[in-house]
Amino acid sequence: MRARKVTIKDVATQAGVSIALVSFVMSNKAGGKETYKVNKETAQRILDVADKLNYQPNSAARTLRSGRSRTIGVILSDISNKFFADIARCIEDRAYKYKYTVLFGSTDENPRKLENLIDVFIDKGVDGLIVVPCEGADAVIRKVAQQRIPLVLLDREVSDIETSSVVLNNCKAGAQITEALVKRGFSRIEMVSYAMQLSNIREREKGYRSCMEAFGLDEYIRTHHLRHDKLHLIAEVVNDAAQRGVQAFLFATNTLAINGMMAISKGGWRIPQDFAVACFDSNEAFDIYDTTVACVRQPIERFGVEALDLLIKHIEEKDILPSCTRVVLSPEIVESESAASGVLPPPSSPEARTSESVAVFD
Amino acid sequence: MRARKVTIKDVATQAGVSIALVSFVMSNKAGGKETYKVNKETAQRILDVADKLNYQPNSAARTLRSGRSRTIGVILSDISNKFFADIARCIEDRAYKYKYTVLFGSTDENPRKLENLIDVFIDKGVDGLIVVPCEGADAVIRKVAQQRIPLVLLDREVSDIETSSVVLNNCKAGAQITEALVKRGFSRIEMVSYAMQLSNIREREKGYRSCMEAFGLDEYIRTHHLRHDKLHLIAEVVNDAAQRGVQAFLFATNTLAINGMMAISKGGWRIPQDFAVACFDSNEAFDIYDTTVACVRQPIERFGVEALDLLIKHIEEKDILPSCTRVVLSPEIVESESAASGVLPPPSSPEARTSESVAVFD
DNA sequence: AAAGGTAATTAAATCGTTTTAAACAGCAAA
DNA sequence: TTTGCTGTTTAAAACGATTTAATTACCTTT
Repeated sequence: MRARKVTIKDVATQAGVSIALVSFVMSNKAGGKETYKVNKETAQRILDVADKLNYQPNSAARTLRSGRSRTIGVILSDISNKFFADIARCIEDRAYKYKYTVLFGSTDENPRKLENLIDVFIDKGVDGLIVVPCEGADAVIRKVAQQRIPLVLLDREVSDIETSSVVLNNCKAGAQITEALVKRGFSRIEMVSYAMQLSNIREREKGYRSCMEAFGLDEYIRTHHLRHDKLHLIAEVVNDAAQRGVQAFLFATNTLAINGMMAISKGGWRIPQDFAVACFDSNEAFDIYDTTVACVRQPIERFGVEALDLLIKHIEEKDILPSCTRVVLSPEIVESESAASGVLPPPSSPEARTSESVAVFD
Repeated sequence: MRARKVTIKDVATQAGVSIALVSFVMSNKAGGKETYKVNKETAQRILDVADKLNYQPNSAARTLRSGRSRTIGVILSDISNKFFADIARCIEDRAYKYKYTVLFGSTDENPRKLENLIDVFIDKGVDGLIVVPCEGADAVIRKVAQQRIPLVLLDREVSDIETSSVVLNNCKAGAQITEALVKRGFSRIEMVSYAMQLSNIREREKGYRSCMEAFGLDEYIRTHHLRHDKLHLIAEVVNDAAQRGVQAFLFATNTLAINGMMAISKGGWRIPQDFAVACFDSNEAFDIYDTTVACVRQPIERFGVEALDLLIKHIEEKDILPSCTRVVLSPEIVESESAASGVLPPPSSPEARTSESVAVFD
């Protein structure tokens, strides 16, 4: 027998005041600032009663009247991809601190799915959106921006649109990771990337190229462009490169790296003996064996934190200025070489969370 | 300049009917069944107008009045863990088909966080919950069950509570994976597990033990219990076992396996030359090298599908029977041995999604 | 005593739906 | 002509909060 939900009216009656007063007190409690003037004692009495009855304001009613839902939508490529899942987790945690709830959606890099998700989320009344735009999503993003719905782009940017965004300095990252390979003595370095018009990918390639040029290695510059739905063709790329005497591979994404390394392994070559490998983001896999892989470490936590903070700012300042902020995060170059030390690193991913990182029982 | 949202009233006026009629038509369209009798022509006219004005019912209002939000809450250990992320993704996709939206939350195996999330979600008005219960969550789960809130437990069960649940046949899985090792000729097989009262873990151990007994290997039965916040101690377990001449390790979870394999690697041993390894769920890492690892493959997609379908059923039948269903999924034993074939497997995880699996650009 | 001011409180409108009960029109049966 | 029925349609009451404008009570000041 389910107990009827206690409403603001119950609290008002119990405390012997009007519902308006209860509303004032409750929202003041949340906001913190004393906007309404309520007698200290009365306020306390109301709080006590609310507490005793375990009163929880009905959020549908609150949303309906106030037009705010304290819910945001986060749309990314695929929540089951480690990189995005980690970001999602950071956003979730941080949103919770601000008492916001998060809706997640995955686009699979499909602009139609993206549009659909945006519609559904706006429909659900989200106060704002954090979006990882995919190729071909420019028009959709533009539409959202025009509707003045608070929006923050993540990981990638869309040209000619005034929006806030949080991205890595991908060009710098590309240059630095290439430099790391050069400094290790390699010159025949080739990049494996996607044939896609995504800002982050394009920038990474640009960085690679500029670094190679800076070291006078122009003749070795070569970028392989795979179609993302033809990922298995990576084996050909690897074999071909091997025949040309390539020394090192720079993979544009972690997924490419994993698949590339599988191809290398299947071809009978070894890392790092036969090829050096560099890529973006680390991976558990690199730590299992004595695999020296140079990685660009993206500050995952800051991605989440900055994006969320920016979005909240936009939501709260909605009526006033439509100013846009662009946050560019700095990459860090790391070499994963597990067997080097006798001590195990902390259990979880290197992008450790705010608190202690603890294993979950999968 | 944001266009004012079009309401049911606008549609009614435009179509020259009452708002009630519009409401009838709109909800009929969704439900499919003709519950209300509305003149065919009138209905069509209303639909046309609604379409022309691009009318979207306000979900807060709808929720407030009807008490249903078409939103469900999914609470798992950690959305950034591959296993749970994959399940989350399946649930998301399937929920979308039923026009439900999903709220996700992570407990980090902390019962207090779990309770908190449940409160927040119920507060947000979810129609039901899918929960991966953690240790010490029995009381909280019981509370939810008593409140008659539609609930489905996932991956693990809680004793003495009448709830629907979807779990793997962990005992059978434990036995079969052990058998796979035995059949490969190993007898000195030890299990590495957690010191936790979680049904899935306990069952896996039970399976291991029963299989060892069945093959008359009682004398070698040994299960190591790690505290989950002391995961680094796994190195000692491995070293100790090595000295005793252990031939194979059975890790109770994927995370344990990854950490265990790192420890093995750091100790200077090789897999499978020095130790055979078996565990639950595959991992990209296993495919990069010629690492023969026996895995229990959990039918991730079915976890998601079954749980969601069950929950929806409960939500829709809420008023009637409080019947509970227990879905027990069968495990499958697979050996990942990448170098065996010259062809690359599909890019994504082996638990391929419904549609084609496509890479995302991380 | 009247006027003005401030602090505290409240009545009532509103948000956009769903849902109940009533009303209406048209027609067949009595 | 009245009654009853069927098929359509509608008025109006929720749902549970927020928010505006008004009211009350109690001091000060003139």
